[in-house]
Amino acid sequence: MEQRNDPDIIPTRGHAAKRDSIIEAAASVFCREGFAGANIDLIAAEACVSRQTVYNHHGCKEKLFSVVLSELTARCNARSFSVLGTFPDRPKDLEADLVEFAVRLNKNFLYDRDAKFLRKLIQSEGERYPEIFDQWYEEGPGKVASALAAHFARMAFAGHLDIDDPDVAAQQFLALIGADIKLRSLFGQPVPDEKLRASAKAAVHTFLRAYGKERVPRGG
Amino acid sequence: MEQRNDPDIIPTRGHAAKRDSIIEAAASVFCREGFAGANIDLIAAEACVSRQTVYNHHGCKEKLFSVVLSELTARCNARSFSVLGTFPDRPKDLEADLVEFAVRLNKNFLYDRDAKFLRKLIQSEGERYPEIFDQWYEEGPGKVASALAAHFARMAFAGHLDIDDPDVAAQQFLALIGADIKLRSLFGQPVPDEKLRASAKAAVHTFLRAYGKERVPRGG
Amino acid sequence: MEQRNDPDIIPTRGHAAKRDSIIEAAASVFCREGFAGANIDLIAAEACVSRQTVYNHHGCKEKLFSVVLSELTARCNARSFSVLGTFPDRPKDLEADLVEFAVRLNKNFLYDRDAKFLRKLIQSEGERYPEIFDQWYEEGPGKVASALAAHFARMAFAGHLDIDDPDVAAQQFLALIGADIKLRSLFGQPVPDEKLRASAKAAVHTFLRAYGKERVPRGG
Amino acid sequence: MEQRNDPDIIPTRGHAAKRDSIIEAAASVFCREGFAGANIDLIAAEACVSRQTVYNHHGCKEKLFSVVLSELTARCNARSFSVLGTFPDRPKDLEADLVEFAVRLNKNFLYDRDAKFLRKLIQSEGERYPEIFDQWYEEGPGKVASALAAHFARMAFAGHLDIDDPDVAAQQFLALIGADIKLRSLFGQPVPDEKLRASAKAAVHTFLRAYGKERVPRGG
DNA sequence: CATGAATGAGCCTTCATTCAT
DNA sequence: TATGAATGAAGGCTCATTCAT
Repeated sequence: MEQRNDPDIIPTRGHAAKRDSIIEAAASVFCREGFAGANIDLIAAEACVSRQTVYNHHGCKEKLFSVVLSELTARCNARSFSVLGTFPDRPKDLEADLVEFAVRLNKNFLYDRDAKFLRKLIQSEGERYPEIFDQWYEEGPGKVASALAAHFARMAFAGHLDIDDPDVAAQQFLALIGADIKLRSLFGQPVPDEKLRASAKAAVHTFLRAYGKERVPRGG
Repeated sequence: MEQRNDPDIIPTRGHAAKRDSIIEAAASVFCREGFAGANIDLIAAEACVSRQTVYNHHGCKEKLFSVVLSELTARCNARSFSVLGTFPDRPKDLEADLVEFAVRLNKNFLYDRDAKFLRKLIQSEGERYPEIFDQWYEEGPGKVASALAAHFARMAFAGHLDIDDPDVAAQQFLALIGADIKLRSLFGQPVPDEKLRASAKAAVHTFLRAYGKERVPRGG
Repeated sequence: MEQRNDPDIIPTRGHAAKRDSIIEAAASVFCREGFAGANIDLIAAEACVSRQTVYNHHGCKEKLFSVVLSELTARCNARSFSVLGTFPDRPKDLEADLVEFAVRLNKNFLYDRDAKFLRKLIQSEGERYPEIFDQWYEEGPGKVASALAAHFARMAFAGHLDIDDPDVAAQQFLALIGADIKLRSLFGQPVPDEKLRASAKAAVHTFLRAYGKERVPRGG
Repeated sequence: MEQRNDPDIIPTRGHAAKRDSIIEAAASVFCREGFAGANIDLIAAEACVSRQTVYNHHGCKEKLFSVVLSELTARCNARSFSVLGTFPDRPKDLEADLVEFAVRLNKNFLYDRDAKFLRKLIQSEGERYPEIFDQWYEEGPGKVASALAAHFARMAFAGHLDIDDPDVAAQQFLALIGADIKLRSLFGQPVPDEKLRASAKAAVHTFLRAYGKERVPRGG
């Protein structure tokens, strides 16, 4: 009805757009309502397409759900690794640079809507889809941790840090920068920027008191 | 346990027992399936009572759900605080005592079925019941953190630790001992005892490197 | 439990009392909610007895319903006929006496709670219980009409009225005194006393204009 | 009325047709079973549509019920007033013309299935929906009575009748022509044509004996 | 692809009725 | 008799899914 002359291209473009808007809408609805509570009609309405179109694209509710998971996972991992790429391997001011890095990680964690959706979905439906959880963990948090460990190992080797077990250090770094903010973010309370930065500062400070070459003085 | 001679009490006991078994079953089912996915008939069956009895006791699904939340919250808080009471205020061997304390906290976190249910419920339905989330946070994790901060403050005052901000220290302590294990426990993978202890050791070690009066030597 | 010494009498008295209060309550509930909408538990509660007692007394909902109908029918008919007995067979002032009689009939019609219940029940469930309707009509309105016709016939014979067909006259008399008030009473709006008397006056006046020996002057 | 050539309208027609058949079926079922006893599935079946379609059109049982009431009210009032329009304002033979008019009114009253449904619904559920009753009364019986009073007033003014209070006369006219037949029609017994005409004759005769300019001789 | 409808299943809730205590 | 529970059957409503237009 809308396209009259190039059925090969225009519909494809509309097709992809609809596909995306369906996934977007589905992510939002699944996230808000859970798998059982989600309603295909609502997803269709939120995606501004007809119910039929949802079915044409994704076949059934379960398939739609896994597509949503895959899509979100892919996007989130991409973003996480792009943040990881900014690790200060050759720091000018170690503490300051680590704080900035921590802030970037936290922002990515807190502000990425997809990531939030994904965590909620994994948490609420994880037991129903164990494979998905495994995949998510291994390709997401798992890889992030070990990539971070690699960075720390290199810094230890370069003499910037005093680290025994880089894997443990990486885990603890991630834990410290998330202390106090992850929990409340899980629920949806917005974490203000200053709090986020303060948290990062405190975390890096403690981290460096524990792993720095020499003791950072109190009060950072 | 099974009195047979006081008919005036038996019905009450049966009543209370049913009430409890319903709540238990409901917790389990809500937790597995989420609110929308939970099925009253299934809850009844799992509680070994009739559907009617569920309704007689709790009126409707929503009420049942909130009773479950309250009940679990109460139980979990009680347990958390009983663990908190074992904080080593006058440590013989500071590191060893803190490790034991951390192990107790982690065990309570990981092994308490109620706590697990509660976390899942809060996560999956938190947005639908904001008040419940607030109550849970304030009376649970919130209080735990500040009670722990009080203990740390006292230790700092007594000269055992070098702490600036006890609240931050408490948050970080909790974050460190949970690093690496909370995530996978959320999904349900059992965390073996040794891993749990190792995790606690690493956490306390790092904590003391950062907050101890003098630097703990590497390799603890 | 309550009676200890005369199980033969006290319980019987209680028995009959309960029976009555059940019927009363059932009438009220059936009337308010209709047969399908009525709830045995509600009836029991309104009768201040246990559900079991209702069943002990009446067996099942349908039986209870017919008992209620019979009981109400009996009571109402008794009252109707006692009013009919006051027909002014030997009137001093024909018009005034007929007005008083009409007022008595209307009061009985409007103020008798049982009669009201009964009409509503018959109307709402009449099709489900045709026999009951027939019985009610024949023993109630039917008999009233023909008894009234007999009175009118006697008056015509005695020269007080000019009547062709006493049955028709009786029907019309009843119709006239009910004009304007029956409809609104069906719904429950209270009809004030003055209106009721005014209605009776107008009805009798018209009736006598039509059936009196000589024409009553306008404006009565 | 029945277009066959505009496919853009056909769905609408199907839609409206379904809507109507649902209302028809619902009227019938509500009337037979009362609100509580009515079963949406039965309504759907009787309307030859699916249960879903009922819900799509009307949302819920209560809404459906009130749509039915409105619809029936509208139709019945229309018919009543079209009958009222046939009042013999300039009668050739007053008695005969009034009898014909009374017959038309009675037929409308007795034979209009919608009117019957409506009366039963109002009676059985009136207390649950007082507004609906009021609306029905004011727009239906109330208006009919006062419109009829207007006609009588005009006839009195024109010297055809000897009437004091046209409102009372109208009420009484309606009561007289309904004497004897309304009650049994409420239950569903068919009133044969001859009885209906006889009733009208007797009513008009009595009415004219009471309100005619000069006394009609006995025996009509 | 959108729309409206149909189908069938499922769930929440209520209820009549029966049992055991 | 009162109480609490159990059973089984509905009935209202929603939903995933499929068809026809």
